[in-house]
Amino acid sequence: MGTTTSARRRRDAQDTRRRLLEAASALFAERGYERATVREIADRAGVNQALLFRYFGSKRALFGEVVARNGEAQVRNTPPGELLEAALRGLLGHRGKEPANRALATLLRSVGSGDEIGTAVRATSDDYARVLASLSSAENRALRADLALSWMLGIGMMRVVVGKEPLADADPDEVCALVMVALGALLDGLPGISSQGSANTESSAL
Amino acid sequence: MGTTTSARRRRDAQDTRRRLLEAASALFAERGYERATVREIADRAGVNQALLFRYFGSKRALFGEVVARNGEAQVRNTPPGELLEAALRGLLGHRGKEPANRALATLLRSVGSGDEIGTAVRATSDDYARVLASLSSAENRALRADLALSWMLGIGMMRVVVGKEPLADADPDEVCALVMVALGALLDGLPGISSQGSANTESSAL
DNA sequence: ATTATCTATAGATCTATAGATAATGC
DNA sequence: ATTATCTATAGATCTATAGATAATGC
Repeated sequence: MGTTTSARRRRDAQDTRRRLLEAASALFAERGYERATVREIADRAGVNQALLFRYFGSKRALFGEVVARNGEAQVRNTPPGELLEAALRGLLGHRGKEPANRALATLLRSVGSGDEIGTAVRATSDDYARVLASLSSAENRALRADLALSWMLGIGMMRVVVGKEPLADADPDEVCALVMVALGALLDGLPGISSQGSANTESSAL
Repeated sequence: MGTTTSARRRRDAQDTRRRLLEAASALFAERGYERATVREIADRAGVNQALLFRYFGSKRALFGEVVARNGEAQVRNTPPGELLEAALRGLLGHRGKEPANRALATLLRSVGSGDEIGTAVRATSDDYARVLASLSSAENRALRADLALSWMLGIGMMRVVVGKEPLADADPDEVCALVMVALGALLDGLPGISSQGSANTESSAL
């Protein structure tokens, strides 16, 4: 099954490679490195499992390529000031649907997989943190950026992976507002904080 | 090996059960649910692997007992206002050494392990969030508590699991100060914010 | 003829169980 | 005699490889 009705595609090494990358990207984001098996990936790509090894050598190497691709995507295409909110919204996204932001979702679900892939995972977080650090002029801005990024990941983890209520079903706008206000104490350069300010009124007073 | 030189302990089902629980607690915190094998756990407990199944039925059931035990421990013994900082410091802890806070470390490293143990993992986060929610009087305090807890976990994840620099080697005091100040916008009832205020001076102004 | 694709399988884990062995308590 | 402990192994995965098969390009 899997090849049951499919009109057999024309042989094309390039295309097969790309299909494998795309399928791997989706599955690593959904299940993380360890729980996404090479056989599942190959099945979703519609190709034989042995080809994965022919074209990428190992599961680990495939993961490396996927992460490198995804990491750059969102970081390059988003202005620094909006990156944090974009990442958060990408992670919060359409609850239930697949996450818009594969780079962070993959990171999120693969951290548990040990040093084997630690390097690849660190690469993604470095991509993000480097940009976020530019949002502060404090001397410890690199640390501040790490903390902000940590929060995004923690929220994604609790919401999507753990499914903690009420966070899991909370309105993305509400979450976003609360987080951005709190982050104002950590980073400057976040747009629209004082101009929005809707969540502030009933909370900061006792 | 393992039983090589050990003075053979007196037979004691109760004690064996307790040793297994302790070994499991440590290993689940170190490696997470999936990567801690029953054989490792039994070895560390100094007992045969089959006994784990005799006394707990399954790896999953053992995990459930461990999580239930650990969850209550810190939450019960810490005043609500100090819980957040205690959890954070427990997680930051003595870098390199085993984390002081097994409940959160276990949660952290086991989230990736799928729905199989989602319930047990959710239980821990519920324990913490329930207490944290009492620190706010806002109508959405449950959500605020979830967000604060998310941050703790995200920080633990980036620092301990991912090993992201500079966070990984940052001074716990510095991290704590930054986080607590930012959380002031989210929760009241956090002690010592305005009285400490050492990290605030050079940062909040541009 | 070349090379993309598939078949078959080795080899390494890991959880779990059935049944044998041996230390305890009466 | 009871029951805590251990031996041996079934059975299910999963990654990776060697070598057979078959579609393409000249």
